Order: sequence, then structure tokens, then C-alpha cells
Amino acid sequence: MGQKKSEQRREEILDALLATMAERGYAKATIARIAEQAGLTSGLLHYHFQSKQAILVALTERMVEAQVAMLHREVSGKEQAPDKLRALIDAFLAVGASANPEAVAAWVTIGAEAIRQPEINEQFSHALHVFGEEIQTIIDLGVAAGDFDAAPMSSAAAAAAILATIQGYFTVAATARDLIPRGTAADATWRMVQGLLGFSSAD
Amino acid sequence: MGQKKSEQRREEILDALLATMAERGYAKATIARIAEQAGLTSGLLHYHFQSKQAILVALTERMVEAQVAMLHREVSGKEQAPDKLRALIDAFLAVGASANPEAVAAWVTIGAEAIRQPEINEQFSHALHVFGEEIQTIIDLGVAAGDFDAAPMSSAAAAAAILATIQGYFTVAATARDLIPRGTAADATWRMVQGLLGFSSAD
Amino acid sequence: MGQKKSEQRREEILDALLATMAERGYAKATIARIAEQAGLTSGLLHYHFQSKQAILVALTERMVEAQVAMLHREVSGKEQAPDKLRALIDAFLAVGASANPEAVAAWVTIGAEAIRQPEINEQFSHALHVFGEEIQTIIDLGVAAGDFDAAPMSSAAAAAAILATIQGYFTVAATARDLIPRGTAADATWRMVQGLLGFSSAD
Amino acid sequence: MGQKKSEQRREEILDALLATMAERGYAKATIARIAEQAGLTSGLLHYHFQSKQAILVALTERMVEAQVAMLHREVSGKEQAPDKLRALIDAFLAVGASANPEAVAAWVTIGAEAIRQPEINEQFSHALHVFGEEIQTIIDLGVAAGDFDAAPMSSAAAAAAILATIQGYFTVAATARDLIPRGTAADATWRMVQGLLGFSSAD
DNA sequence: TATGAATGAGCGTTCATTCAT
DNA sequence: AATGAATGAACGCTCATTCAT
Repeated sequence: MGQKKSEQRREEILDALLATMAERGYAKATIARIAEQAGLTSGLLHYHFQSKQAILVALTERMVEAQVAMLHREVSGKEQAPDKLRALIDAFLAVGASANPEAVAAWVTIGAEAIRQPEINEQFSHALHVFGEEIQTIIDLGVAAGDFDAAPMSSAAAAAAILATIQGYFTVAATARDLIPRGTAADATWRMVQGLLGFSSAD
Repeated sequence: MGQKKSEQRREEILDALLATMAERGYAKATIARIAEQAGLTSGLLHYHFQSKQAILVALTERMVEAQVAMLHREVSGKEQAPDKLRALIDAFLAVGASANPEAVAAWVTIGAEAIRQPEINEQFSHALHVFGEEIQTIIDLGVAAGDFDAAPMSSAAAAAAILATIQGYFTVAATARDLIPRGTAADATWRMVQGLLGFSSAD
Repeated sequence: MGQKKSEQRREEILDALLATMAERGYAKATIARIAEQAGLTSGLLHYHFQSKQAILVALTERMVEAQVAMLHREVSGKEQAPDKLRALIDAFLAVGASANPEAVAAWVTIGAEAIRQPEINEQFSHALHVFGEEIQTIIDLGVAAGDFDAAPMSSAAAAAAILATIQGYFTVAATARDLIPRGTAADATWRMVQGLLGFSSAD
Repeated sequence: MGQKKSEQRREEILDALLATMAERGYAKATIARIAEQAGLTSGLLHYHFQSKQAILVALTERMVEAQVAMLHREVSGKEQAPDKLRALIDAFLAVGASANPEAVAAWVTIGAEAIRQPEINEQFSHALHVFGEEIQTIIDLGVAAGDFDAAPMSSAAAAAAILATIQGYFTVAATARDLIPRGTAADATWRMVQGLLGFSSAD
């Protein structure tokens, strides 16, 4: 039960970092402020985590795991490659982005930290790779099934393009939300993907 | 000549911030490090700029102006909407990103700062709006000329999607460059745009 | 006990500001010097006080409270208005000024800061008002009892005059002490007050 | 003529220090701000004065000289000691204080600086001595003429008391002006002086 | 005389981290 | 597990002063 309480404390701290970082960015998310947000004391944060960066690492890990689980949940329910792809795009852009702006802001912030902090980069780029491979697998599946015509473009390049679009929507949503007409992100991306992979559907 | 020298100093400081920020991020780009990078003293930085944020604001302004000028140069040389669009994409993704990874990293960093700092957000989101309108204008031109079939999607939504893809490529390039097969960004984007706007070309 | 220790630390810091400010003035009483005077670190000062000004505010508050308490103690022991007034003057000028030149110097310094810093002015002028009202109450009491003849002058104006004399002695004592023959301040003020209020006594 | 212009520049700088110091205090009256107030450049201030303190010294000197001249002008017109004294009090409190609050604020500020800066103290306390001696001379004159009854108090002590009252009114006026009912300072002081020196008049 | 760029020490303040309790 | 006092390095910034022009 000590273990359980400790684990719960760690989760509370991650929640607090997410909220604080979304509001003020990573540099201004001080240990004292995160502690206050969590209703804990600054000393206790260092009891549960070795350093401030360790909290960010754990948060990134948790966000990636949650996204990956969500992805598998959404995608595995579909049989055909196009359906899987559409489900993936919806999961990221129709549900995710609009449902949790706090997480989107934090994710963009983590991306910026990933440019400089090797430990964060490792996780962030790992996450992008996991998402990219997920997409690529679906593309390969669809190509094999004759659903997609990916001939002029490697599936890796196509997957990167889709990933870039999703990631780009996050950045734009976090900085200039009014630029994106409400509810158009997933549909627009879907049309782009059709062009990219040379197919069309009834959707 | 005092005017000229002062202006030159300001440029040197902006160069130094760009380099330092690309290497270490904004928070760790301290006044002392920027000064060292520029070969100046910290006091002089505050003689030429009111604050650290003012330097970032000036740098962002300079980057946006340079991009806008570059865009107009590249795009205005083309007559047809598809050609303009292709030129725009190439300018951002074929030339820009690979030619200056430092600027790309800085741009992604600025985007993250724009989430929190209103002054930066104003500029960053303004820049996105300017780029978005540029794209939208081309789309409207192409629709009017019958080059594009944008019926099922507003040109604003389509422009946002293209912008998101470009911006997303920057983030991915800055954090997980190996995810993007060399030289595929512009082509993949071009295929996506064709799907989005319902046209195809010989390219 | 943490409470008690923290309160003790705050008192130590106020003592250190008083000593440092008396020696060097407010602007040159730097956080580092106050900390050194207190035998603490500069970081700790900001742990216990939000800012340097907050320390000055707290010190002023403490000085005013101590003066007010001392005043009530001295004055309430007397029954007649003239006795109360004499006790008040003695408290300020016979005991106070000579007993604690450090506090007098600090008080004059605080008065100068009060010209510019609204937060300090609020406290300083509040203190003057409290002292002034104390004097005025005694005058009114004496007028009612027929001890004083305040007819040609409002008690407010008379109180202000007495207060000005006391405050003026502080300034002169802090800047040109040799100008005041030893031990003459209270007696001279007492004679002035007699003229002001139209009475004379055996003292 | 170079001499004349230089002297004029110095005067402009003193005016600028007076205005800036009255508004912001001595520490925050930076060279740059004084220069701006004077419509000059910071470099030029150091051409005309060796240091910032030298400007304050010169300003204090000028203020003292002006006061002394004013005093002599006002006092020498009167024949009798009581008239001289009344003229002196009026010069300080009826005309001076209300006519030039900027100078009063600056004077109180200078007084506070005089506690710490030996060069300023020298001048400030010299000024107090000059004023004190002026008062003492009048008192001695009045005593000799039988106008005053100064027996129980040395004329030096009496002069110090009057000086303290005047100086105290300056401090109160600069920090809590509303405490002094309009136009009562000179009259109240006059009554106090009558008590102090044991005389009364028809005024 | 006059300018204003340049210096560099010093300021108030922040904050991740440590540690006695 | 938990507290919160304490540290000390580093930060952005200010400013009197200098000096080449």
C-alpha cells in the first residue's frame, strides 16, 4: 500500500506538471509551482523524483503510452487499412486535439524541449517513430491489399508526411487556433491522405 | 554612421540569439551566452534592446519578414495557381528546411514560446496568418481558374491543412530528422495537396 | 516550532535591515549586505520576504507598532492632559532619540523613502496620523478641562505643529547632532507647547 | 561666452536633478534620466560634473545659497528681533514650503542622503548651522533688547528647537501633507516661538 | 563641447536541489 | 513519507562612468 500511495503521488505530480506546463511553459513550471498545483510540498517532489527533468521524462512517457494505447484501441477495431487510417487520424485530430488543449499545449512544449534535451528527445522522437511505424504498417497493409497506390513514394515518406500534418495541427492549434476552421482538421487531413496514397473513398 | 553601426550591432545580436537559441533553447539562451556568441558584453545587449524578450521579438520579426519576402519572390514568378503552390511548398520544404536547420530549430522554439508569451504569440500567429492567407489566395485563384476542385472544403480549411503540414515538417525535422526520408517532404506534401484540392499534374 | 523559528528569522532580518539602513541608507542596504549583517544567505531573505521593499514595509510596521505601544504605556499612566503631553514629548525626545540613534537614522531614512514609495508612504503617513491623533486627543482633553487655551488655533493644527517639532528633531539629530545642546530637546519643545496651547506649569 | 554657456549648462543640469530627485528620489535619479530631463546626453553630464554625487553637491550648495540670500533679504528689512523672527518663519513656512513642493521634497531627500554621504552631510549640516546661527543671532538680539525672556534656556537650544520645527514641517509636508491644516504652519510656529522665548505680540 | 556606444560591477530576484527534522 | 528552511549559483537588468569620435 505504501507502493500504491507512492505511485498515486507520482501520478498527481505528473498531472500537476502537465497543468502547470500548459499554463506557463516548462522553464516557468517551477518545482514550487508544480508542488502547489499538486497540493504538495517542494521537498516531496524531490523525494518522488530525482530532478525536475525526471518529472518531465515521466510525464512524456505517460503521455506517449496513453496515446499509443488509445491508438491501438481505436485502430485495432477496424479491419481495412483505410478504416484504420481514418480511425487513427480521427483519434489524433477529431478527438484528441479539441478534447484536451492542455495536453496539446504540453505536447508542443515537450517537442520544443526535445530539440535540446537529449533525454526528452529520446522519448519524443521515439514516440514519433512509434506513431510513424503504426502509420507505415497500415500503409503497407493497404498497399498489399490494393487499397492504396503508394508506388511513387516510399511508405516511410508517406507516413512521415501524415505524421507531420498531425503534429503541425497541434502546433497551429496551440498558437493560432482561429486559423483552423472548427472541425476541419480530420477531414482535410483525410483528403490529403487520399491524395498521398492514391485512393478515394465514400466518406 | 552611428545609425548604421547601431543597426549592425542589432543584427549581430539577433544572429547571436538565433544561433544560441537553436543550440540551447530560449530559456537557456541567457543574455551572457548571447553576448558571448556575439562577442559583445551583456550590458551592450541591454543598451540596444530593452529586454531579452525584445530581442526575441525582433528576431521573430526578422525571420517572418525574410520568409515573406522569400515567398513573394518565389511565388510571384509563377503564373498558374498550381505552379505558385508548388513553388511555395518548395520554398518552405525543399529549400528552407534543409538549407538552414538552425532557423528551423529556432522557429519551432519560437512556436513553443508563442504558446505562453503574448508578444511572441502575436507575431508568430500573425506570421501563420500571413502564410495561410498567401496559400488561401492561391487556392482561390486556382479554384476560380478551374485548376482546383475545392468544393467540399473551404479554402480557409484547406490552407490551414497545408500550413499545418509545413509547420509539422519543421517540428519533426527539428526533433526526429531521420524519420523523414531525405528529399521527400516537398514531394509528399505536393501529393497531399493534390488530394486536398482535387487535381493532379504531370510533376 | 517551525512557525516560531520562521518568525525569529524574520525578526533577525528586520534587525539587520535596521542596522544596515542606519549605516548606509536604504538604496545601499543591499540584500547581500543585510544578509551578511544577519549572518544569513541572500536566498533565505527572499524565502522569508517577497522582496526588499517587503522587508522595509515590515520593519516600518514593527517600528510604528513599538512606538505606539510605548506611547500608550507612557501616556496612559498620567491623568491630566498636560502630564500626558509632557510624557509623550519625553517619550519621543528625552528617551527615544538619544536612546536609539540607529532607529532615529532609520526613521528619517524611511521618511525620505515615503516621499516616493507609495507602500512606505502609506505606513509612514499612517504613523504620523496616529501620533497626530494621539496628540490631538490630549489637546482636546486639556481644552475641555480648561488646562489649555487653544481658542486661536484648531487642535489639529496644534497637533501638527508638535508632531513637526518632534519629527524635525529627529532629522536634525540624524544629520547635525551637535546643533542640539545635550538634553534640551524635550524641555525646549515643552516650552514651545506651552506657548502654543496657552498655558504654563511648574515643570 | 564659452564660460557663460558652460555655467548655463550646469544650471540646467541642477534644475534637472532637482526635478528628477523630487519625482523619484536620489538613487533612482539616474544620470540618463537627469540628462533626459535636461534635454542633454548622459555623456555631457559627466563633462560638466565629475560624478553624480558632484551634481548633488552642487545642487545642495545652490539651494542653501538661495535660502540664505532669501533669508537675509527678508530678515534684514526688519528692525526689531520679533519682526525679524516672524519674517524668517514666514519665509520658510508661509512662502517657501507651499510655494515650491518640489524643492521641499528634494530638501528632505537631501537630508536623508546627508545621514550617509559625508560630502552631503557637510553641506546639509552646514546649512542647518547657518540657519541656526541666524536664528540664534536674532534671539540674542531680542534678549539684549529685552524683547525675549530666554533665561531658562540657552539661545542655542532655542534656535535648535525653532530649526527643528521648520525642518519637521518640511518632512511632514513632503510625506503627509494633509496632516497640516492649510496655512497654519507659520502661525502655529509663531505661537510656539512665543512660548519658547517668553513673549507675546499683537500679531 | 558634445555624442552615444560600450563597459563591467553590482543589483534584486529566482529556483533546483539538499537536508535536518 | 513528508516538511519547509536553507543554500548558492545563475539570471535579467541597471547604471555610473569612460572614451573614441
